[in-house]
Amino acid sequence: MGAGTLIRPRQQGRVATRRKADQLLEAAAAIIAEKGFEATAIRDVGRRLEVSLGGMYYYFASKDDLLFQIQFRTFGALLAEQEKVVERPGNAEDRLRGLLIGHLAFFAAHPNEMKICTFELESLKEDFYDRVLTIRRKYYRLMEDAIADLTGDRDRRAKSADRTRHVTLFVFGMLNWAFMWYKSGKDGPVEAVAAEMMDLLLHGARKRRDAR
Amino acid sequence: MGAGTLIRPRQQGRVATRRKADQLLEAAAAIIAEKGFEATAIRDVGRRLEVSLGGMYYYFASKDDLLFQIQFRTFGALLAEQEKVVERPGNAEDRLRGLLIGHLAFFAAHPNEMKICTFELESLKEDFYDRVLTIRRKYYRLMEDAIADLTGDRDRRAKSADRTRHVTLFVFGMLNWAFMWYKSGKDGPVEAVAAEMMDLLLHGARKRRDAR
DNA sequence: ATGAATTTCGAACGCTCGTTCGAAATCGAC
DNA sequence: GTCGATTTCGAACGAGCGTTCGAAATTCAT
Repeated sequence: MGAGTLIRPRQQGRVATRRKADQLLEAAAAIIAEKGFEATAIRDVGRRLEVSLGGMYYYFASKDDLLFQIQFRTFGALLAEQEKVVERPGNAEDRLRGLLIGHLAFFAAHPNEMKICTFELESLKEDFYDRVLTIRRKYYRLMEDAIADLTGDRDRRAKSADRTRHVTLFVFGMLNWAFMWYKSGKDGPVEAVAAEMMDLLLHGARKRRDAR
Repeated sequence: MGAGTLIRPRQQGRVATRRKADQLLEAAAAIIAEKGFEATAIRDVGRRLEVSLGGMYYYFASKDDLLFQIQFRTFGALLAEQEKVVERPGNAEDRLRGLLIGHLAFFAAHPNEMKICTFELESLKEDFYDRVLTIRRKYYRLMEDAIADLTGDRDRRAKSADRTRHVTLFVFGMLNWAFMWYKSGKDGPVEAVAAEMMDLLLHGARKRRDAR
């Protein structure tokens, strides 16, 4: 009501239009990742793909909507990929290793979008914030379950639940901090980094006698 | 030159003035931590302590200067405290444990300022950015040395240097991610969290047989 | 080719922001 | 109490922002 026949052209509309919206979303992610959400002007996003300021409002309902689309789609895609990972056959160690690799690989493939998910979560307005948080919580549980299987604290009661929670948050810390330093040239493939992380979780950080 | 007799009243000036500047810095940190640097208006910072907008510019040269002061002083204080920690007698394990506790304790004591150091580092202009980065690098080395002593890779050459670097970055990830979840009521004292972190670094995350 | 739906544009509005500046008020030493 | 230095204020400026809107241009099925 009030907005007339305004529709969200992201879901319906011509294929070419949806494609252009995707391009705009990608360009926006690059600029927001570099300068921050508040410091980013919709004008500048449009300019990068030669879309006028007014034209931007055909693709996005508002600046907040733009930020929401980036975070919702990005985290949704990450969750979907990782849900496939945990369904693969293997033991607890294999599952967790797969999640670590999957997270870092997604990170390396979409650095701008993931940086935004980390930095600009709290820039989302109430409604948008809640919808993104729902996905994030699902993803958290995915990781926590895999870690609980590894540590042997699968039952969610008693003291072990707090321990598992903290270990999970430690793991997320390691993973999400990667955007501060990870460069594929300098640090090798994500599989190698994930292996080091897994090694830490299995045996600690001290140098061990056995070479395997 | 050009600004006449304008001086930075933070270093010199009356004691009461320095105190007020400190209060303003603290109030600014609270607002910036909540809404982000770009979204924070100098007007609002002044309003919280009943200082007019024009008055704010007696205490700070610019909005960028305000952000710099917060980060420079905060990280400088953290570095100073931690340098005292590593000078205490004890073995490698004791030193690293002390650093973990020290970092988390400082974090718990100055959550707003530390959140800003994490989120708004890249909001600093070139000159300010470099000065803050210098401190951060010193602090990084402090942590890396302690970790290298623990893992036994003290020599800075060969393959082990990369491994130590990654472990150090993992530790910083765990530590700096804490602002996303740590609540002293829910998660216990920082010493307990640091102990769990230390346990992970020493033995990994799997449940062990020996209870100590 | 025609007409309806989709897409694009450009100008304008209202608002908020950082910064400047000169005068007024306050303070501290003598 | 006087005087100079320090501190505070209020108004104003100019720039940039998100958003709106109606008209023009384009596209596509028929």
